[in-house]
Amino acid sequence: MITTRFAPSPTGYLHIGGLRTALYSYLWARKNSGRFLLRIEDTDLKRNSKEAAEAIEAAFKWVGLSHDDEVVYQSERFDLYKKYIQKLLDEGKAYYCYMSREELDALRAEQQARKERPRYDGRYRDFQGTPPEGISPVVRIKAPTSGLIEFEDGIKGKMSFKAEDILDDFIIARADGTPTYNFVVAIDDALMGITDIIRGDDHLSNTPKQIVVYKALGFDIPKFYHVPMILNPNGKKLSKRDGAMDVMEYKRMGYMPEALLNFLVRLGWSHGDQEIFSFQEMLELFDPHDINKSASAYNAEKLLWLNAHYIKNASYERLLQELKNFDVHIYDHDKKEILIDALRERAKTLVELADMARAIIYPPEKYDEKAVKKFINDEALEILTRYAAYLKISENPLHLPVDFEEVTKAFMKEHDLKMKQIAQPIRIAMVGSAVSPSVYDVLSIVGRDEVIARIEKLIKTLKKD
RNA sequence: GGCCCGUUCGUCUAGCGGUUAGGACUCCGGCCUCUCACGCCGGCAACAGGGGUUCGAGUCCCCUACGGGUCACCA
Repeated sequence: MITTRFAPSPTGYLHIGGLRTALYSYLWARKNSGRFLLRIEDTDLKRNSKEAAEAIEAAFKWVGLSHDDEVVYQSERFDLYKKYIQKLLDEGKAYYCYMSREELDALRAEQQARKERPRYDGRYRDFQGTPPEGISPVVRIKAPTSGLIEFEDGIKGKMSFKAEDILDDFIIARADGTPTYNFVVAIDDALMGITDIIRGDDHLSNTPKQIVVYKALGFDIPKFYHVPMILNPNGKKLSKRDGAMDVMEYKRMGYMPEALLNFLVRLGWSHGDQEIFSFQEMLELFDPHDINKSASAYNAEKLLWLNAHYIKNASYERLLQELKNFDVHIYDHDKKEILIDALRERAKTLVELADMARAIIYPPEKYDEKAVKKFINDEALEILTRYAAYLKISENPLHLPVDFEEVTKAFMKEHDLKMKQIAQPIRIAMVGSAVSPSVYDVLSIVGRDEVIARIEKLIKTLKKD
């Protein structure tokens, strides 16, 4: 069985880079009927880990991801880690190092002056004497000093590191007894039964260290997949300004979760020429082996395009529901389907959708000056006056767009008018600007009485000045 | 600086020794049209550079350049 995990440190929210690796891990586990676990890496700063986990779960919930089992907090597992530290100590695979921080810093400075790689020199590796007074020791693991550390990365291919180039006897327990990252990650991944580790490639150079831990403890080494980073549009590291903000911010900006997921799954991964992936298709087609080796840049336009696509294809019920989050409540509107169909082709975000809906269901508060200047003159006002009167006495029920089309055409014929002459004035009367969906749709949604009221309001307003 | 990873249109990518190097986003035309969109049709635009290997390289190998990651008692 395949088990994957998402293991963020508690920063307070989930950003899109994290969401992408979480998505990949999730898909790979679920595709294989495996398990997907969540672990909070809070060995150091353990202040907000509960809130952080809740924030992550809230984001997961919004996009539709779910993890198995209880959330694992590393801060609650210190006793467990201590046991393993002791075990290594007992077996002579780890040892106390009494070097002070000052000594270490001095050593590092010297090495750097000589342009060498800063590394621990192993001075306490085989220490037998009496330890110096007044120093609480750290625990270091005995890492191989020669030979190769190799593993097959599911994305990057065969990885090979020379032990002497990258390893030293790194610290597994601090002076205060708390364990360090590379140590606990390996232990937890092993104990939680993680078979496939999918994570950012900034962890690539941690992997040899973790392998040292696996080997020292006799654990099976899992498969690794190091996914390339997401870059900003300039090819630099993604910052908050570029989109590395809280995933929930996308919700506030009017993005559909399926658009965000589709965007992220395609960033660094592809399946032939396919652009649109339903959740089901992702599950069927995703394979981490197909992830690109190179980093990819965040492309806001494509996300927007995808979002527009998903809005266009969403059900009425769904859009009605989403609109509620933006304070547009039209469940009881008798023309809600016409309204939604009129707007869905035009909105790139739910925020836009909501704004456009409001522009139609509420009377205009002001009229766009340019539009008025361009399309409304005395003649247009005269036409509108007659049009309103015509609607008033019409025997047509004036319910659907076609009803309005019929009367309007009859009216145009009677007065020998062209569509262009009447459409823009009507539009301005209805929504206050020269841009809106089809006038017939708008008229139908607004409804006969309100249509007449809005025309009269426009005339009254413009006659004044 | 050491080590590691990477490099196909502006961007996301297809390609897995023989292609007019394909698709998508963006942009630019055109059509549709009551405006704006949507949609449809068309267009611009790429194999980082240099050496090999091969009858033949975007595809395989090497070097260079340029990006990125990482070198903590952070994670």
